[in-house]
Amino acid sequence: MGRPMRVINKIRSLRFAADEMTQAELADRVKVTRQTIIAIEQGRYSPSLEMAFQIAKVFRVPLDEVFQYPDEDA
Amino acid sequence: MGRPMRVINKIRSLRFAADEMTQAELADRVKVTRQTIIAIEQGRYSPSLEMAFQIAKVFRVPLDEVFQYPDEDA
DNA sequence: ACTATATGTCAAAGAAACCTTACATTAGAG
DNA sequence: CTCTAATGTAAGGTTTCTTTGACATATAGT
Repeated sequence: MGRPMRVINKIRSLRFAADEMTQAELADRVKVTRQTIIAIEQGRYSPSLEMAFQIAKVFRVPLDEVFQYPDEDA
Repeated sequence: MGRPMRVINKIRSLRFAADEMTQAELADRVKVTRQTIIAIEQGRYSPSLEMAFQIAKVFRVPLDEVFQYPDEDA
C-alpha cells in the first residue's frame, strides 16, 4: 500500500513548450534555487503551495495543469 | 517589502456551506490533526500541495476555489 | 582540445510544515 | 448550573521542503 502518494507534474514538458526555458531560468523566475527545480521536476518531493502557484503563473496556465493529484483509491 | 506572501483560503466558509462540517471532521477526512486545520484555516502557514488537493476534494471543488494566490504586483 | 551551457548528484544545514499533548474559552443542551 | 462539543493557544519534537556549495557528465561551439 501507501507509496509516497505525491503529486505529479508536467514541468519538464511545459519548459520545453515555453521556448525551451532552462531549469536555471525557471528557478530564477520562481525565485528558488536550481536544486529545488530539479528535485520538484523529478518528483523527489512536492513543492509548497506558493511555489506551485508561482510555477503555474510562469507558464501562464492554471495550477492543476501543472500538478495533478493521483486518484488515491486503488 | 515582502510580507509573508501566503496563499489565502476559503476553508471556513466552505465548511459552513458543507452542512457546518467541523474542523475535527475535516481533519479526519484529510487525515491530518485538528491543529493543522486550525493553523491552515487561520493562515498561520500554508498547507502542502497534497493537503491542498485533499481539502479541495473533500469539498468537491477545484483547488483554486479553496486557495488563492494574492497578486504579488507591487 | 578547450570552453561554456545545461543537467544531474551528494551532503549538510536551515526553515517551514505537521504532530502530540495538554489546557483554556465559548456556546448550546439538559 | 453542569456537561459536552467546537474552537483556540502553547510548547517541544519529527518530517519535509529549501538552500548552499562542491563536483560530475554530456553536448554544442570555437
